Amino acid sequence: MPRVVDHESRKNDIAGALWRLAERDGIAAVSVRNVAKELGHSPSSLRHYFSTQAELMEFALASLLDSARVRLENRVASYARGGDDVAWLSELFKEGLPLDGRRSAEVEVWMALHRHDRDGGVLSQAMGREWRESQQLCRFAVTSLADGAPRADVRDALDDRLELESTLLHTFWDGLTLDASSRPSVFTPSLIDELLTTYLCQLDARVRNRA
Amino acid sequence: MPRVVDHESRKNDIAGALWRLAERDGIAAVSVRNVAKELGHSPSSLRHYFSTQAELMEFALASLLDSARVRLENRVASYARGGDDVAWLSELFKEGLPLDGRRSAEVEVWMALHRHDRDGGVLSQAMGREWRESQQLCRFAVTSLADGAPRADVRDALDDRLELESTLLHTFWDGLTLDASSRPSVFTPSLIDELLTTYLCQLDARVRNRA
DNA sequence: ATTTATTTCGTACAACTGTACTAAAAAGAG
DNA sequence: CTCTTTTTAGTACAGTTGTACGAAATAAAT
Repeated sequence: MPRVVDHESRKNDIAGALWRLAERDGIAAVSVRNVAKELGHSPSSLRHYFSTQAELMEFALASLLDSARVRLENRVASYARGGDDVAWLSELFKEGLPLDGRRSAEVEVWMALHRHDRDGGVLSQAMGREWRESQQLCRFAVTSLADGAPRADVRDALDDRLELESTLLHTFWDGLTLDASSRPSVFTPSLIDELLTTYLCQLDARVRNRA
Repeated sequence: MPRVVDHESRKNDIAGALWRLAERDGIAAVSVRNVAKELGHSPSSLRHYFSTQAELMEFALASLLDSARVRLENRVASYARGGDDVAWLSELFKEGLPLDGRRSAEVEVWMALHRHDRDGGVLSQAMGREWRESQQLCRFAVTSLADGAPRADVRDALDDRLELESTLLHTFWDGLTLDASSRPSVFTPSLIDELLTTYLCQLDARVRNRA
């Protein structure tokens, strides 16, 4: 038998090199050749694990969205009833905002992907799933404020009033992500915190104790 | 003297061909050669009016932002005191949303430009100006609801409370633009109208008669 | 009609891109 | 050590891109 390498971990190495490159030189610099150079290998060796560039991008995108989802889910799992919900939710939503180099790169990719969202391909499906999961997170937040604890059925749409509030929050969150990414000089961490906290307080005032 | 052509109108023709191409084939298809083909001329003739691709893009972007600004300003100029402010403002903000082919192309470009926002170049400055003008529009809306008529000094920041409300509205508007552009199947015109109207009503309830 | 400056075009070059094909290197099994 | 299969590397091709250069076409002025 010949030399055998762990395909899965090798693919992860390649995806890691891709995102390192994207973070340093911008997404426009992501080409098969540049990723190979970043990894220190020849372009042909990449082709042994990803036969086409689209396959590479799909895998790398999936791993990016996965890591972001895991971060968010871990935070959600640590929810404790009875605390300051507005402050806690503020930290939760900040987890998805571009507040350091790594998350800035994530958001840059997220924004770039939005443009390809209409082609119906694998990338489009992944973005659709991302949107639905974010919507569930917003339902989690809205029901937490409304009931004092999150509901378990956030996978399905809520009643009209709370579902609308969830979509409003989601839209606001997307806008905050966009502005924080593209205008960091205006949207400082303290302004981001102020905006997020204010919105959640106003939302809390609208929905609390009316379930 | 040789044949003379109006340079300014020729440049506008070229910019028009560029946006026609971007709307039909996507921004990625915008290259010097493709714009020339769209116009029916040779690539070299473009170079006679724009010596570099960056010059072409800067001019085309400026003309795009100008036309959008004119549309918005015309609407603002037609404001009449005493009507249904929420409904009127809703139509105003919808003017900037991707509700037809042309505005969808505009928003697609607007989103693409956000990624280059950190390079400090001419494009970055144009986007900075765009953000400031949008912020003024949000101050216009907030003061209209608060006072029953827009204030004249929207060029400067308002007091803390209303400035924060303006930035919140701006952020929400940006998010709505993003989502409407990238998820048209979810963000139908009727949902967009519902979200916008709801947000403006909530804003109205917060700021009205408290100036 | 000739001159002349402006506007267009054709060609060409160097740098990229994704991908295909073939040869070399590497390492476990016999 | 030898074989064999996986993994890497090298080379090459066709396509794209921005840009440069020089020659043709054009139309107004004389």
